[in-house]
Amino acid sequence: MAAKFSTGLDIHCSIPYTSDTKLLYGSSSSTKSSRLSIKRFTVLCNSTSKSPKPNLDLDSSRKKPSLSEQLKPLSNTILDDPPNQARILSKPKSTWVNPTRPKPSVLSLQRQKRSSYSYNPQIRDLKNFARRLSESHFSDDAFLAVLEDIPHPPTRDNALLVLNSLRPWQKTLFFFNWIKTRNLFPLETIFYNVAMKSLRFGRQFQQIEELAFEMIDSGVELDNITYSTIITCAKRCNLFDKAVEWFERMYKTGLMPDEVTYSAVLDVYAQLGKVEEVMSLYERGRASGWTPDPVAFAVLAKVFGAAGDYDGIRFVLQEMKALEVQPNLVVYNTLLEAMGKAGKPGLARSLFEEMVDSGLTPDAKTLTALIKIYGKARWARDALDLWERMKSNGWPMDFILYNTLLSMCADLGLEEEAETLFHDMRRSENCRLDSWSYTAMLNIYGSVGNAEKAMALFEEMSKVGIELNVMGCTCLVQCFGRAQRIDDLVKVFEVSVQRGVKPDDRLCGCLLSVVSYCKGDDADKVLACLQQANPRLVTFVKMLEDESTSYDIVKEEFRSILTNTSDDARRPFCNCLIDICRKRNRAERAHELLYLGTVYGLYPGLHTKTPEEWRLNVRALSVGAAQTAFEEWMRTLAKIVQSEEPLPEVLSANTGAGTHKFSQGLANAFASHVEKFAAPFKQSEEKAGFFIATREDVVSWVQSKAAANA
DNA sequence: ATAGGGTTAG
Repeated sequence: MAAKFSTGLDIHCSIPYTSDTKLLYGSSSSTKSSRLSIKRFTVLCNSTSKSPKPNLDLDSSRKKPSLSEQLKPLSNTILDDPPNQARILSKPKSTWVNPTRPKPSVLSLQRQKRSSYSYNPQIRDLKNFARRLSESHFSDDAFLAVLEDIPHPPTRDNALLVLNSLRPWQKTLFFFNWIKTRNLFPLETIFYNVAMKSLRFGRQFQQIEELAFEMIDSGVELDNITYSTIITCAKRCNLFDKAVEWFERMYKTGLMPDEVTYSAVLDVYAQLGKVEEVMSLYERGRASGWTPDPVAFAVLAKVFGAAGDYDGIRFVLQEMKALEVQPNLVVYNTLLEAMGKAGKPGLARSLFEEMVDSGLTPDAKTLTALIKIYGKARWARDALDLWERMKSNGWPMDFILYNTLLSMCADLGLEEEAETLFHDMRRSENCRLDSWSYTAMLNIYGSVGNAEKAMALFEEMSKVGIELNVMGCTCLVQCFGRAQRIDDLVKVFEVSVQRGVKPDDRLCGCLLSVVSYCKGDDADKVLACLQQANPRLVTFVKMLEDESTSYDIVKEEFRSILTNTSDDARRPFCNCLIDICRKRNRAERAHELLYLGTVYGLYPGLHTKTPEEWRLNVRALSVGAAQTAFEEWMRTLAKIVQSEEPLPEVLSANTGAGTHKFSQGLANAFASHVEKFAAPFKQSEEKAGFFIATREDVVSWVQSKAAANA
């Protein structure tokens, strides 16, 4: 459990859930009628074979293009089969006409050779000269005058050396044009490449492209280094179309990419999240006889990590093993990150051990990835063990790792450890407390409910001039809400908004959760905050309270609100709204909302069935939502008993054991709710967080209740 | 940055 948002919202809001659009499907037929009936709201015992059809499309804009759409630009050009080799290669080679050759080549197996530098005895003078120029602030004229004082004649080699050492890009370009004007020697490819490198550093894609066209116009050859520089510059400027365009241009002029250019392009598609295209290029490369190097595998790992695709990650590992490519540190780091995104902490741990066993020393990025994974997984022992190992082995740390350790402490509720670390960081000379550090501490005080310390930290932040961000604000709202310090809550909210914090859906969810357990004036004060952040939500709360609001209106307005809410705040919203309904004596409305939430896919797997056991999974629900779901389930089970339909041997409810300090409330609240109904569910002794009843117990309970009502 | 590709934080 945990963590996408262990920060602000109540614990019932802090359980991560899939943001997949396919979860937002519901049964279209069941929502058409406006007539209310229990049966219509019951989605708990539906046959699993009837897969619901989508009737909501909250996220149509996020749909990915189809595979064929994605592959179109490539299939039109580089990914063609042999016939097009004729067009691609300017000088046809015998190999491509040879019908026995099975596959076209998409890349050159030979890397472009680099010309070797000859030692330049004037290197020191020229470098000093370049440094002086780089650090100066001359006008163009003054710059020109200084150039005339170059300590050694601007021969080819001397000019190249200076060009290579100049920055920023404006000066590089100025010097480049100066050599060009003097016309002392022909400007070879390497001069353009060096100039482009500087331009890329300044993210000047336009300028780079102009240089490239100049090369074409003046007949200077563009080589693999030129193309890879252009492509990576386009990538850094987020001009992905341009990156692909230049890659295709390269083939059209008859130049084969080598593996450096090729993996640069792989990364272009990786950054676009186009897994199929990356794989297509990869397969084509393999078919051409390419043995990808660790850089290519890092790109592959990244793309699968971004997609959270565990099968893809396994594929990368298998390929490297089969091709006997030893992963390097970057590949391991990328794979570890990917394992985290795919939700595989155990595999990340064993991969890390494998990495250490292979003799590699983890760096700060490795450790950051792993600490983050353990924190999100609530693996306290592994996190603390790793922390110890870091210290005893003297493994490298940096400020991101320090802050990640703080966040991990927040995820695990390790207040003391965090305070010690925070204190160490405060005194340390090679790391400074920044807004991440403060926010992590606010997160901890928010989740353990330490309002005094949270307030002190908030005041310290104002004093040392560290701005409170939206997450810090959310943590404080949560903290002061729980402590019933509503005036402090309002103050923090107002100050934050004044200082430019833009409330997001999580902050709104947090305010909404405070509303759910506040009364009278306090609730109104919090609603007034929410009014500034999300007025529609406030209107909706008022609608829910108003008995005369029809179901159809609730349904439409709720759908519309959810559509405009970010994925990870939708369920928290629904949970809080259900709680509000229950608190305000609108129990049937709570059932309606739970039903709608289920239909809209906010509670996947709420009810699961095997032949032996039916289970109600309420771990992702707030107390009120869990109570509502339980009541709904009991109604359904009663109907099943009365109509003498079959039931499984075991019926169970899972509230979760509560590994986090604040998550124990659900099991307790559920237990007392079960008691209130005198329902035959017993808290399991061997399985923490489970409530279990046998079929016989349930049947006789339903029958005795029916008899009592008769 | 010494002519080109890949990895860290709510």
